[in-house]
Order: sequence, then structure tokens, then C-alpha cells
Amino acid sequence: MAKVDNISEQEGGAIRRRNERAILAAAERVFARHGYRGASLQEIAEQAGLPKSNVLYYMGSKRKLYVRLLERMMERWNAMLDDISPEDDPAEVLSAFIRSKMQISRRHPEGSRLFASEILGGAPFLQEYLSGELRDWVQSRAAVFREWADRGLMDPVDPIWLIFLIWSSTQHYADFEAQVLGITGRDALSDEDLEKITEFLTRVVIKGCGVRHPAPRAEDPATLTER
Amino acid sequence: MAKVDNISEQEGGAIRRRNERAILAAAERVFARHGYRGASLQEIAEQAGLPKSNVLYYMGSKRKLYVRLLERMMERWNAMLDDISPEDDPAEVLSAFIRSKMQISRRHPEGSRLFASEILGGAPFLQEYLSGELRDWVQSRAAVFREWADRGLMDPVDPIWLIFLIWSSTQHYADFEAQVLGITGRDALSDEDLEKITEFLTRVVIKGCGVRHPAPRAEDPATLTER
DNA sequence: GCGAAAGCTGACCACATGGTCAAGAATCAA
DNA sequence: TTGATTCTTGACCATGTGGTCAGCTTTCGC
Repeated sequence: MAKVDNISEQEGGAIRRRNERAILAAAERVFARHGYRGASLQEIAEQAGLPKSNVLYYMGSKRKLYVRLLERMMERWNAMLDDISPEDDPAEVLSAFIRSKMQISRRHPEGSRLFASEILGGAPFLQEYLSGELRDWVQSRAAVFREWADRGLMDPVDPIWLIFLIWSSTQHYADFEAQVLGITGRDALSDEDLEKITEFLTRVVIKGCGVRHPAPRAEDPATLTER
Repeated sequence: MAKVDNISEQEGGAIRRRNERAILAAAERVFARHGYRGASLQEIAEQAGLPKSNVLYYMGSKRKLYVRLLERMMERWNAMLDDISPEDDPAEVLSAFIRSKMQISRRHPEGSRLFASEILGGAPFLQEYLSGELRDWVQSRAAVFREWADRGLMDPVDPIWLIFLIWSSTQHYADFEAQVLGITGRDALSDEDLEKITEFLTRVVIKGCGVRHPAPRAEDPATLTER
């Protein structure tokens, strides 16, 4: 019996880890730029500084490599999705939502574009994720938004369209980076730009949905631990 | 000398026009789905119901076909860009802007995705359009928005980010159609859905930017012809 | 220092790619 | 009917594709 029985992603020698990192990074760039079909293992290998055979050795196949990148991106996404409850302050939640989504676009532009490219192509690999896991998540959030509306904390807007509004307007700065840069005449967006945009989006969404502050509750334990 | 000297796009026999239409329609679908590199002439030809050689006969090359599709899409875009002036009602202009942008997503989803795919890939064919023509258009609009803000007709938001907000949130329903359908559980968005979304986006933008009505001017000729 | 496991890679394969071309078929103005 | 123009298309080409494999080197636990 071999020493290592599982082919778990977690383990692996230092060499393996280093090469896989290089391949994944290169592949994310290339897939994001050219889509699944348009990307070539040759180009990925060159950008990773390895021969093509080596890429196949570590990743098995183009398909497996692509799926692995998608899964990694979904993990980053999920890491953002902390729970909320109707007791929370809508303004704070929406603000945090927009901010964290914006940071993903900022920190993982290639991953964001990879995801966009997958959806653009009809989501052949992500269909069940979209209509399963993600759908459930959206529905549960939507319920909270509706509860807020019922309590008079915000206008009775359809939560689904609101979520899409936040997704699209934040995702835009990764996916359409080339357009944003071309039009603004810059060669990159600064951190200050991003902060300005985040504030703008937050302001428009919160004001546009008529979000009001909840009546403060003195006995709220969260408020006590907060300060 | 040949009877027809110019190779203008406008003319052409009935056969040519019919075949070109079929090819362009098929190519728009395939390019939108797989990107420039990922699309194959073979697939385009099959979807158009013609042999591959015939596609080359009419279009010359893959590159020319792609560029022609992009230009057609830019024409549709430009058709929307009617002039505005600081004298106009901000609410009406923004509302019309969102509505017409939404209709393009609705009427030309493949074209919208083709455009998105081009930008996603770094806009190799559209860079000068973005930083030239389109940039000028955005700047002139931005000037009007700023004038409105100066006159106290709306909050002093940065017009550029506002334009991007409108673009992204409307474009979303074409580009991320697969995601929208997966999450909403539908197999298509109805006209009523689109109308609801348009109203929602208009409401949020106008309210979110604090747009107010201008003081009515009795001697406004436009108002007179209107009713 | 040994032996097994892991890592490496050029040669190679079947197939798909964009594009060319020549020769025939259909169309159309006169 | 004729002659020119347009249209059609299968055969073909050089190149690139994802993937396999055998044989090599390196690494590493003991």
C-alpha cells in the first residue's frame, strides 16, 4: 500500500505546491482572457514557466484544471457570505455586502473575469451550483430583505433585483476593467478610486432603497460587546 | 471596368444578403458563447446551414467577420445616444437612458454578450473606440450631469461612476442571463419582469442620486409642442 | 548510500483549426 | 442564347490542439 492513500488536494510536497500555484495563477489569467475553449495549455504552460507536459502531469486535463479554478473562485465567494438576520441594521449589512463584493473584484480580478466568462458562455460547468447552492443563499437573503421592508426599515423593493444590482455594479469593475480604464484614461484604478466608488454605490443603494435606521435596543447583547 | 466599383456593404444581390444575414446571426451566437478564439468557423457554418468555405467566401476571414459584428453592435449602441442638454429634466433623461439601455440588452442579448466577451478579453479590437469616441461621449454626458448637480437638481455624485452603474446593472441581464435564470428558477424573463426591473433600477438611481424636478418654465417651447 | 516515489519532458498521436484554390453550377443582364 | 459574374464546395495545407507515454532525473525517508 502506498504511503499516501488519499489524493487530497491539501497535502503535497513543496515542489508540487509551488508548481501548482504557478499553474493555477497562469491558468486563471489565460482562461479569464480567452474563455474555456479559447485558452490553450501551451499558453498556460509558457506563462507558468513550465513545459506543457508538466501542466498535464499536475492537473490531469484541461477540464480538471478549469473546474479546479472555478471551485477555488466559488470558495472565495462563499467566504464572503456570512449570515445575516432580520435583527441586523440594514444599512450596515448592505454597506458591508457592497464593500466585500467590491474587494473580491479588487483582489481577484482574473478570478472574477473567469467566473464572468463561464456565465457568459451559458454556465456549462456551474449550472447546478447556480440553481442549487447559490439560489438557496439568495432566497434566504431575500427573505431577510423582505422582513426589513415589512418592518418599515426600507422600501418594499424586490430583493432579488436588489442583489443583482449590487452584484452587477461591483463585478463591473473587474469584468469591464478594460472599458473603465479606456474611458477614464487611467492605466489603473487606485485604492482611493475604489473607495470613492464603494461609497458612491453604497450611498445610492441605501438612499435609493429608502433604508432607515432601526430603533436602537438598549438590551442588545451585540451592541454591548461591540463597544 | 466592372459594373459595381465599390465593395460597399450596402449593396449586394438577394442571395448575398440572405446568406450574410444567416452567417452574421450564427456568428454572433457562437462568438458570444465562446469568445473570439474559442469560436470556430466550422460551428458558425453549421449553425448558418452552409459549408465552411462559403463562410470564408462571404466574410473573407474570421477576423473580418468578428470586426464586422462588433461594428454592427456599436452602431446599435450609437443609435441610442441621442443628445441631452442641461435644460432637460434629469429624471426623464435618466429614466430614458436606463430604459433604452435595458432594451438593447433585451433585443440583442447575443450582441451584448459578444461585446462583453470582447471587453473581458482586454478589448483588443475596441481599445481605440473606448478611449476615443466612447470616452468623448461619456465626458459630454458627465458635464451635463455636473451642471445638474450645480443647479441643485441632483446630488453631487461623480457622473462617471453613475454612468457605469447604469451600464453595468442593465447589461447584467444580457451577460449574466444564465445566472439570473438559474437563481430565479425561470427559463426566460418575461416582458413584465423586464418592466419591473427597469422600474426598480430607475427608482433606485433617481432616488439614490437625490434627483429633483426642475422648476417648470412656462415659456419653454418644448413644453408647448408636447401637449 | 540505497531504493522507491515523485518529478520532468521530448517525441508522438489523432484531430481540429483558419485559410486557399480550382473547378464546376447557378444567376443574370444583353 | 450567350458571356460574364456570382455563387458553391470538396480537397487540401500548414499549424495548433489536448492528451499519452516511456524513459529519464531528482528528491527524500530510512
